[in-house]
Formats: sequence, C-alpha cells, structure tokens
Amino acid sequence: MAVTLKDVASRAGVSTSAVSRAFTDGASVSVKMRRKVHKAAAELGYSPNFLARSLTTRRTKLIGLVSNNFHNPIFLEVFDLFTRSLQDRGLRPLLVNLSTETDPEHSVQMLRQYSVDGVIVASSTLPPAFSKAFRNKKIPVVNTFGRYSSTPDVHVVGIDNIEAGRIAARELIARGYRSVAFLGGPEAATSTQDRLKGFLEQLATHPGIQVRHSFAEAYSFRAGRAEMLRLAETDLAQAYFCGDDVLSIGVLSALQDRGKQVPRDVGIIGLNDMEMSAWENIALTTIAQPIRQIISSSVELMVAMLEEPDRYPEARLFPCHVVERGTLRPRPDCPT
Amino acid sequence: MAVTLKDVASRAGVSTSAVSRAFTDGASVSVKMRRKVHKAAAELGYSPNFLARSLTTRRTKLIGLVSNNFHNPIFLEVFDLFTRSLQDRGLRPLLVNLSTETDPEHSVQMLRQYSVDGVIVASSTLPPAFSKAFRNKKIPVVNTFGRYSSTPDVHVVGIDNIEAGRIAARELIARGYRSVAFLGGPEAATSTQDRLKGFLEQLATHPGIQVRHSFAEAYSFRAGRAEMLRLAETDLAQAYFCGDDVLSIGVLSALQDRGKQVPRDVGIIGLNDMEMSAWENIALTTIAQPIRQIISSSVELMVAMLEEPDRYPEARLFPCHVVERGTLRPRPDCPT
DNA sequence: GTTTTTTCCGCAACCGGTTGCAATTAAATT
DNA sequence: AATTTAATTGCAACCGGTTGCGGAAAAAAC
Repeated sequence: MAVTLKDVASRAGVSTSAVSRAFTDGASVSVKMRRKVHKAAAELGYSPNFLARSLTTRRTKLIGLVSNNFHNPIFLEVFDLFTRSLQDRGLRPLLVNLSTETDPEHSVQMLRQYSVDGVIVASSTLPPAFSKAFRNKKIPVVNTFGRYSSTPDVHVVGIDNIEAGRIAARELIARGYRSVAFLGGPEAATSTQDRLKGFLEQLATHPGIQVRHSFAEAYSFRAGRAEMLRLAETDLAQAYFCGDDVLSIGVLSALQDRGKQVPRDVGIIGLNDMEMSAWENIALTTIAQPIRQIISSSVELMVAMLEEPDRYPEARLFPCHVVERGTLRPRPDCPT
Repeated sequence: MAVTLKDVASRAGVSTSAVSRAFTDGASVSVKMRRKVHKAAAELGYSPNFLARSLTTRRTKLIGLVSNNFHNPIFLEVFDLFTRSLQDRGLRPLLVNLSTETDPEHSVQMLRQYSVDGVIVASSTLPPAFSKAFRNKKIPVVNTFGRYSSTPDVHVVGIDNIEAGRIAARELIARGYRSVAFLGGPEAATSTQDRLKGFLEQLATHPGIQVRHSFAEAYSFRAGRAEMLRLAETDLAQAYFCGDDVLSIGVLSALQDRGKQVPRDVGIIGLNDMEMSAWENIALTTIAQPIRQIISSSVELMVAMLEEPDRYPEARLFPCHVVERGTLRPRPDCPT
C-alpha cells in the first residue's frame, strides 16, 4: 500500500540505511547519495513514517494538550496559539478533553500509550493532581495557567494570581470605590483562591473600604449571571472584581436585567482580556493576561524539557495590566 | 526505561505472544493465561504501546482534526463535541490548525507521516481542495460543515446551506419585512454562496420585496461590524440575514453605535445558534444548526469508514430551524 | 480407552524505520 | 607513490509489538 523505506532503497539501488540517513539531517551521507535517494523518493511519493521512526528514536514529537475548559471563549484563543506555536516547532498536539475525567491515572495511561513526548496542561481549574501524575511518570509537563508556588514541583507558566487580585484591588481603590467585592470563579480552583487572597490582602491596607466576596459555580456566563442575580436581591457593592471575563459578561447581563447602569451604578472589572471583551457592545474593563507570551513561553519551556528532561522545575510568571474600557468609572484624579 | 511486552513476558514466565494476546480482546488465550499476564502487567505498571502496535495492525486510532477556524466561538463548542465524541470511541484527535496553511499537499503529508486513520475537516471556509487532497491519498475523510453536492466526492455532513437561506427568507417574509438583505460571510466560502443562493431564490417568489446583499470579509465580529458600519452610511434594509452568529453580533454592535434599535428599526437573524447567542444581553434570533447531531454523525461516519474505506461518499444533511429570541419583530399574524 | 476436534501457546518472521560497527572508498599527508 | 586519516556505506540487530503456523495439551466423540 503505502510506499516504504525499502521501496525507495530498491528503486535507488542502495541500502535501507542509506535511505534512512538521507532523510535525517546531520547524518553521515554524501550529497550525491542524498540527491539520488531524494530523487527516488520523490518519484515514489515517499515520506518517512514518524511513528515507526519514533520506535527507535524515542521521540514522537507528539505533545498532549490537555484541558477541561471547552466553554470559556478565551480557550479558543489558547488553542489557536498553542497549535500554531507547536506546529511551528514541528510538534503535534494531541488534544485531550478532560471535561468529564476525574481520574488522573487514566489520562496518564492514555497519553503514555501514545508515547507523547510531553504534556501541556492548559487549565486553571484542573486539580494539580493531574499535572503531578504526569510528572510522576517522568513525562515532561508544563502547567499553563497553573498555580504559582515558591517550591513548584511542576513547571508552571502563567500569571501571579495573587498579584492580579492586588492589582484589581488597587484599581478599585484608585477609582474611589468605597465598597467593593470579589465575585470569584469556582471556589475550588486555585486561581480563584489566589485572586481572592491578593484582593483581600491589598484591601486590608485600606480599612475604610467595605469588602465582601462570593463565588460563582464556574468560569462561565451562566454562573456569573446567576450569582449576580442572586446578589442583586440584596444591596450591591459599588464595584466588583469578577473571576474572569466570561463571568463578568454574565454579571453585566444580570445587572442590565436589574436595571443597573454600568459603570454609573456598579463598576465591573474582569480578568483575562479575551478578544470578546474588546467588542464594543461589551467593552469590559479588565486585567489583561498576556496570553501570547504565556503560551509561547510554555512551548519554549516544553521544547527545553525535551532536551533536558530533568530540568529543575520553575515558575514563569508574566505581569498583568489593566486595560481600560467602559465598565469602571474614571479615576477621580484624572477625569476623562 | 518504560516497561515493555518482554518485561511482562519474562515476569509471567510466558512468551511475548501470550502477553500480546492477553492484551488484545478476541484473541485466542485461556482465561488462566490472561489472568496471569494481567497480574504481572499490573505489578509492573505495563500498558501496551499503541504506536508500536499500529505498525503491524495498521491502525493508529489517530484522527486528524483539521480546521482553520480558531476565531469563531462556535468552534470551541465544535472542538468540545468532537474531542469527546472521538474519545468515547477510543479515537484520538490530532489537532491541526490550518489558519495559515495554503498548500493542501503539505497538510496531507504531515498527517500521513503520523499515519492517521482518518481526517475530519471541520470548516465551512476551507477550500474543498483540502478534503479532496486527503481523499486522493486514500485517507478516509469527512468534511464537516462542508458543501453539499448531489454528487459528492467526499463525505459531507452538515446542513443544506441553500435551504438555510430559504428558511431565512421565509422567516423575514413572514415577519412582514418589505426590504431585506443578506449580509454574508466571505464571498469565497461555499457556505456564503449557498446561503445567498437560497435566500435570493426564495425571495424571487415575492417580487414585491426589495432585496440586496453584500459580504463581510470573514465570519467574525470585526468583519460584521465593519460591514454594517459601512452599510449604515446609506439607508438600511428593514431586516438582515447575517452570515452567521458572530457576524450578527458585530452587526448588532454597529447598529447600536448608530443609534438604531433592534428589532424596532432593523431586524437581524443569524445562523448557527452558538451558545453565546442565547446570552440575555445578546438574545439573537437565529437559525439553529444542530451541531450535536452533525458532529456525532460525523464521528459515526468516520468510524464506519475505518471499517469500510471505500464506502461510497454520501452527504448527511440535518434540518435547521429558527430559534426565536429578540432581534426580529414578531410575526404580524401571531403578536406576542 | 482410543481417536478426532478444539483450544491454547510458542516460534519466528514481520511492521517501517534507526544505528553501532566494520568494511570500503575517497581525501589528505608525507 | 605509499601511508595515514576521514568520509561513506552496508550489514545486521534492534525498537515494541502482532500474527500465521505448527504442535502440544485438553476436550469431545466414539
């Protein structure tokens, strides 16, 4: 059926090793030979079988791209960047959807069966046990959007969520809000916990300001909307730092339903700065996560680990910044 | 390093063939043997290497999932459904991002190097040449969201875009609009062409109604918004059938900027019914594409082709229906 | 209890490549 | 021109499995 090494070899009248070498660069072959082989290969329409090759080289160039987040629009951007970035380096993403998976061992086994060279865990809500399960089996892993720790046992790249919480707090304070709240994502997610922590920490230095917090059930429109609908039953804070952008949009929709004007009656600041947040009919003021850098750095780190599997785990954190749009009132000191 | 067949074999004191058979169901092994082998395997933490296996079985269970659409939120839903559906059947998606690829041969070669069992082309904007390139190399391919043809040369599953155009036209007519327009996606996309065709065709039977059309540069918020901003320079039609939902949202945002009320001043109907269209602050009236069915049918078809590669190409089309939300005025005959 | 069938297991070849090693050939030195 | 050194090439073993085939053992039939 398919044309193999042997076919090319016999056509070119050389050994199979010669053909093999002609297709691996850096191998010891004369240019003459290489030309001859490539000619025969072209005539036959041959291209080497990566999987067979991987058997001896122990490199499949397959990278498991695992996530459980298929309902947050920012992840489409994430997948776009990851696939492109991996492709550019000759790696192939094997996409794994863990939305319904609870057993880390199961995913590990599956990815081992396909001999992936490494695994990128792209999620801020997946329990750390997943990343660790890969590491325990000596599979290079980077946890993108994972939790920063001063003693990481797995490579993490993303942002400092605690600092993000502080940034949000500082921003709200600077805008002169006197009563603020954190409307977080799922309480179990480390990202939620950290953002809350930083938020409270920063506000603790401003005792005059009222603070409260609550959680939505997921990083999703529905959950954000539901939570704000619930909150609106009683009195509202002046401004909310929401778990992420999609949550924020749900919150905005609830406020609209309740006849609250944003930012006149209530201020909202999100986190992520996904594409949609810039849409004019949303115009969400938010804390931007530099996802391009995060992702290209994740891939870079992955290729580095392929060279050096026992690399000491590090955390790569990128700074966030707030991007001003239309859901927070202007700073009192610099009126627009 | 990794534990192999041989390790298990020697531990269990049996031949490698025995181990192999113990791990392939339907093989000729006694229960006793199977138990013994599995016990040894469990102790060693062995699981078979799919890629090595694929060398002889000629089945990798890898499916190329190719798309060029990483900016339309509906595709996140699409990827979610595809990955889950494939996983459920023991298949693994190798995700390929063709956003920047123009040469079909290149993609074919790459996927052949990984010996994918089949390819799912999920796109309504990718030139048909891509699907055909796979078919020409005898790789089973299904083109999801592809163009229906009465003589398909590649399996297609999706909707009848011409009929969708007709549905839109009928809906607008029924709502009593006297001047309507199609604001399509990229003119080169077959889906755009077909939707326009059906739209015009249906309206031709109502000579009293004014019809016009134009195209946005992409199925995207920005493109839809830009086009509507342009159109709003002159006078507008009473209602627009937009290329798809994300385009529609761009259009809505432009109208809002121009101070036009929807549906009071202008009516909008989209196509797709993506999750976001149901968000209360968008509430887009749209023609729903049954993507769950489309995708599960695509996967079904793919597994059928794995059994029977020379299956005669078919087109599987699913009916669309309009879902009423808030961007079209009510039907005159049944006021709400 | 013997003969015929079946079931089960191991041998060895093979899937499509890669690579250490030794042999051959070409190039460089003297 | 003879010798040393470097560049190429082929042989054969191996990567981690699968599978056709023949024979031994177990089960069924007589």
